[in-house]
Amino acid sequence: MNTTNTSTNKFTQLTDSKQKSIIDASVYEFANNGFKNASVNKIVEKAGISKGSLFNYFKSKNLLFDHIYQIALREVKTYLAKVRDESENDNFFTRFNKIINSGVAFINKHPRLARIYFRLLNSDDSPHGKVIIQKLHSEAIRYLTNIVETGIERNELRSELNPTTVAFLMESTLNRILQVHYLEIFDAKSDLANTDIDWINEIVDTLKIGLSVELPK
Amino acid sequence: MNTTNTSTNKFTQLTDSKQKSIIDASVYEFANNGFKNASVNKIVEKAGISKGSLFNYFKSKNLLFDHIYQIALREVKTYLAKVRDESENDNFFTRFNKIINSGVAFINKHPRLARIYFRLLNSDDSPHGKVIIQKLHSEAIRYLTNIVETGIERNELRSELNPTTVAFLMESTLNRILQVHYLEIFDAKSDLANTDIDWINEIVDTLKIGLSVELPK
DNA sequence: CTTACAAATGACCACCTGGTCATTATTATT
DNA sequence: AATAATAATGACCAGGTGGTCATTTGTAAG
Repeated sequence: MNTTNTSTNKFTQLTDSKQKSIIDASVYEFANNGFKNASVNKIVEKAGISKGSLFNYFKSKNLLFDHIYQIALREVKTYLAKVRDESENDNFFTRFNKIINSGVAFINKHPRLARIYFRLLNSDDSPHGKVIIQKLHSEAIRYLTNIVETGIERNELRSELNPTTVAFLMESTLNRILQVHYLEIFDAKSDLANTDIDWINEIVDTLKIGLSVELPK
Repeated sequence: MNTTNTSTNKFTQLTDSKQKSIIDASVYEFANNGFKNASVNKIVEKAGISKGSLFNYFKSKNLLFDHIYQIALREVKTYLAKVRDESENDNFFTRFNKIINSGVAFINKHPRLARIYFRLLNSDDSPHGKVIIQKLHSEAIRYLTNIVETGIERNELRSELNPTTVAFLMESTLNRILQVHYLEIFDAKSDLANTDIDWINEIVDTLKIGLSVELPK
């Protein structure tokens, strides 16, 4: 049985506490340094194991990183699915609001995973970085498009809107808000925007009513 | 005289062609690898000079990088100022459209500088990366806020809008469109959005009219 | 207590890094 | 042509990298 050995099966047979210490050390190092600049030596030191052991559990630094971001992905998806389901009966704009705030909450709870994600976004120094990001982007658009379509069906959004375009706008905004929040956490706070609830409300409201003046008849 | 020697004054006294070969090699290496993973050895090899010379022109890798991104910043600002001034008599939405297309054109003309910028955005492996990005962000918001205020004065935008909020929305959207375009150039094309003119028009239009249905009286 | 097996170890490897500086080559001045 | 001043060079350095593997340690069975 179990002939389809993953490259990490030796790792998964370790005690939970040992797994946790390795994962924690890896997340810490990858978050602070990105993929290439992360040091395997420092990871094993922090995790309290020998280098030989780590390379016994994961054949390479690449595969270790794969394991880490798979964990991060699973966590993100859980969050998104939860807010989608819990807000199913809210109207479109409330839903969007909750999604944004859920993202903010995720960053608060898992700042290091967020850091790995934001590094992944543009640094391009990780093994499958581009592929991961593209998949994430597609999924986000699909997720939001679905919510837009529901909004149109419920007559909360203009029926002539292109759901994909709206999803793109939502994703752009969401991304930027989360990025600002991420920077607020990891640096001295940004000089401009803060991610309090009023600010988020205002952004969503502006998207809702649009920019143009009402054309006089 | 000239007691305020910058750290690069030795460099600026070189012949133009030598400066160019060094800059080209540096831009190439930094664009492909980010700051930390860029190799000084490869830069001098590509530029056709010795390592000792490079460290004679720039005291450190840090200062070399500073010089490179200063060039990039200057280039970007020129582009932005140009489109602002040339579109001064257009209405707000045409202007925004032109700004986006100008950004797309910039990436087409200077793909490697764009690459350095996008790496800077999240990778955090460069000497003053965070500071640079914050300054860029503030300038962008100021630039766009100014355009929004003009739009309100000309009665093209709702007067009750918060210019900063609108600028934030614009910047989010602009950033994402440019990022998608950047990915299209450097990878196989993205599976979703393309940055053709119709697509950009649609996004701006959606921002213009807003998402909400007209409320029945 | 002994044997057999598996798990953990860390010294070691080849390679690369940013940076230095004594030496050499080039140019300018007399 | 001789000298002085400046510019260019690349061997060299200490330190770090991901990855390996002979050896030691721990565990369980006979």
